[in-house]
Amino acid sequence: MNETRPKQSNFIRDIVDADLESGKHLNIITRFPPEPNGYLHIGHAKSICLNFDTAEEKGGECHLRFDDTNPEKEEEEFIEAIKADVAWLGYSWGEHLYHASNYFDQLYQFAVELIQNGKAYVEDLTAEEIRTYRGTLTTPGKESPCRDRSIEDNLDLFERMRAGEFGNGEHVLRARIDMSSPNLNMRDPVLYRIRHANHPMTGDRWSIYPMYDFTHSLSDAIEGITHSLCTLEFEDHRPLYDWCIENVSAPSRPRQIEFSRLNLEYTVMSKRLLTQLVDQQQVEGWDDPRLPTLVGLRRRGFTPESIRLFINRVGVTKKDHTIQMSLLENSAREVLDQTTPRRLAVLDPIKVIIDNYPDGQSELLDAINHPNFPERGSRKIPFSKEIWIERADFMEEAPKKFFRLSPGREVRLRFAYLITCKEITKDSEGKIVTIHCDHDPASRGGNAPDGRKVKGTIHWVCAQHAVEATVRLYDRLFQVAHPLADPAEGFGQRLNPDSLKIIRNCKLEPGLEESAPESRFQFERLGYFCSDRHDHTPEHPVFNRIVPLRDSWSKIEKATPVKKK
RNA sequence: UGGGGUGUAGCCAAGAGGCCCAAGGCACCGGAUUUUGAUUCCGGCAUUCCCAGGUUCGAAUCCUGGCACCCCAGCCA
Repeated sequence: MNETRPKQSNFIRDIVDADLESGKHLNIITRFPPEPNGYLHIGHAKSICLNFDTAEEKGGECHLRFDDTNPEKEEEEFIEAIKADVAWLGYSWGEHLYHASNYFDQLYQFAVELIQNGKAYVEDLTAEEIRTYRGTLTTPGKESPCRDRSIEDNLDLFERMRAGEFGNGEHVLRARIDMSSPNLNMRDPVLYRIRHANHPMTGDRWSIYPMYDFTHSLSDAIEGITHSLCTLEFEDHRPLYDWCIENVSAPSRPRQIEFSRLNLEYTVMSKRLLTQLVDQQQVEGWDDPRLPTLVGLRRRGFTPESIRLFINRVGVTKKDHTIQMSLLENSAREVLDQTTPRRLAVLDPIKVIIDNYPDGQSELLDAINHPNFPERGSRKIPFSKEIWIERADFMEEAPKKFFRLSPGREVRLRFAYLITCKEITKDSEGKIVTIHCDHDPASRGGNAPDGRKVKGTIHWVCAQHAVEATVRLYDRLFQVAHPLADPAEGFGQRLNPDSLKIIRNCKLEPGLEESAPESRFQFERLGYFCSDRHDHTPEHPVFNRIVPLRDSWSKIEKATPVKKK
């Protein structure tokens, strides 16, 4: 696709380039460090693309490292799901798959080193007391009575913490930095806590687990990460990140650089909120196509290319931002337009009978697979006396600009004939049941020999050969662009009740039912659709709408003064 | 009343003293082509860069002072 186009530059690439040029680094190493406590979403995709692309462009490497230091929240299921998502997005970590838990022994030694140098101590205070001692944003903290414990005692206590002699919460290892620092992270932060829990990777080998700041900085150093890219909320942690590395015999000195996280309108990106939506069954699981999770977007039908294109268009800066859905949708359309074969499908069918077409006759018509790429061939589609067309393509009293079917008007059936509406039949309630038309037998293929111009072209499916299908139409998850704008109201109230519409008796062009799950098509004049990767079968075809086509008619329609019903 | 950040069009985003009466994308508005009211194609869309002063021949870019918004008081990451 446009992947050959150079990636948009950003301030991080500039830093990396400068470090290469100055000789500070000969090789660039980055990392994507997810915690396996949930599924990845499109915000993570930003980090994944940034880390992998930056490294790759510079001929370096990018590690996939699970930040698995909190066994109570982390699960094997998430580890596997994350690996699958990163791979699906198109990135490979090669040999470089790591877990922070791989370094637990080494990390323990670093902690001992800190204690030996009088830079860490074992705390007796309770969590509650530690919080009180920490002070507030505007007032300094107070030093713990344990702060000046002897090195020997600290070493002994820490060893016993490791040995499992104490219960959860009885002790903690703290860095000895500065209780009056204006940066709360530097007020003797906790480095290790006691947690008698089973870890997905290390089982019950450990009863103490290192905290994020200590683990992350030193894991980066151990792996020789040159540029440790993270989101803005860690900016305050950078002094601690540096402190850990500087006060221990760390093998390298990575540099942390922060960028702003991705926000998207009409959805939420926090793992906590997504988990809540899933747990409360507001959606049908982590891969619900309405969710911004990678598995959700995948199931909806988005391609990895379109997500990468989108991420590239978003850019990387330190400014808080919320991207409009249209940017994502357009990125999808751009890829899908080029790659997707065209097919005919009628979602809201109404019957058309071609009165002057011979009873019992049917024929096969040529339909091109992609009008802009004739080399992709064509297929044969059946046509006979009765066909389905879209209900919205007929209007009993139509405005002048309505180029579709209406009494007395002529329209083109795509790839087939010109037809003229002769009469309509209605049921007792006045609802249109059948439309009767005549066709021009000389217009086979769609053009009349006399060269008369017919402005409108509509899609259709032969009634006799139509394949019945379920189609799911998705819309934005929330009714408001910024669901979290006013936390006073619960965000659950703002869910869009019409985010999912299931249509059951759609008529598809034959053949579509045979497509493999996760096959994408453009249903002409409607949008891009993808066969559901779980539910689609030849017996019961199920298609998800990825994104509708751009629709300038709806704009005209809205702008035109309203007719009677 | 603490610390750390950020402010360029509706949404993103280039820009690092003169080439800026400010790239590019999305959105939007025209118009051309079209057997998808799609695609494609052309054209339009900030005399102005949060505000106010200042420095300079010259400032979005430098200085000073404001203002607005975001993050931080987990033994989460």
